[in-house]
Amino acid sequence: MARQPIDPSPESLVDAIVQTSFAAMAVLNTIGADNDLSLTQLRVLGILRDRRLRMTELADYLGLEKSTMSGLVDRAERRGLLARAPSADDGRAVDVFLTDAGVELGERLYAQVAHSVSRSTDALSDAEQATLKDLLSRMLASPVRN
Amino acid sequence: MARQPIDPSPESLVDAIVQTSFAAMAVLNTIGADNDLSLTQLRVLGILRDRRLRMTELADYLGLEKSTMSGLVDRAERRGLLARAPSADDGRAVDVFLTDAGVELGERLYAQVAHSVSRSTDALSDAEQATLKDLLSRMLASPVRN
DNA sequence: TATTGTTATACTCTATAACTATA
DNA sequence: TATAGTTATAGAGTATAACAATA
Repeated sequence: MARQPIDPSPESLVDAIVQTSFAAMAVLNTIGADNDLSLTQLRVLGILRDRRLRMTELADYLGLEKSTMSGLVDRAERRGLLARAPSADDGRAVDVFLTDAGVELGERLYAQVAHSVSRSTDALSDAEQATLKDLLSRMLASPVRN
Repeated sequence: MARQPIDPSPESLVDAIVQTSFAAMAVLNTIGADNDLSLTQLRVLGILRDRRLRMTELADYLGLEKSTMSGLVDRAERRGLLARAPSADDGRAVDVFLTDAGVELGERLYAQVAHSVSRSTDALSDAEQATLKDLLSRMLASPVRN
């Protein structure tokens, strides 16, 4: 596994990416935990931000089993963050979408994440930030596979 | 929460970082799962790669409670990946370190991660990869806080 | 028959609280 | 008293297998 130093000075690009990712996950995790949300629940808010999906589609986004989704959606629904509705075109399918409370919470937490991450990106000039965004975007365009 | 598109074209630098991080976590998760290791267990292999730490220190690295560490170390120890030993200078403390099997597995999985992530970074030229590493390193140097 | 979703079950991960042993 | 670690307990997250309903 990639080096996990206290004083982060990555030895390779791969290490830099992995360390950055763990740092980002730590931020998301903390902000989520402050609101009793797991990383996965937080991500559901991000995914459903501008979409209405079936259970199976949502599971595919997250890379989880459909049975796992049932539990996840149960708990989020119980908290009033999202809702289920029968699909219009398939009697077997169930749509999931955010409630107003879910949208509102997602936006609030996204602002916190942006603020937190900005503290790091502020170490870079505007031009460098633009470069970083471009490089990451191009990486994402050729998806990380296994 | 940050946008979580199927077709990833991040709208902002923050979204690019978050999406990259989820993609990296997906890779780590898959490679871990193929070897019955959680993300956290995988990370332990990375952290102990070149260190011997006390339980509390390891917990601090991971941002977990010490009671959580006991369970994680129990399971990894049972699998022969790491070992415990009483600390030399403090009768209360317990050191944790990788066994040969743990080192070997960590190296093998790291190679897989590097190979997988390379598929994405290969979309960038050598100069761009160097730039990306530099920018991420400088971000990491000013740690992401909450 | 195949697919969508839920339920039952089991295990890991995680935190909180209570405890033991050492400092 | 304070700190290091473990244990007990409870809840969330996850997968596998079996099931009901619909296609």
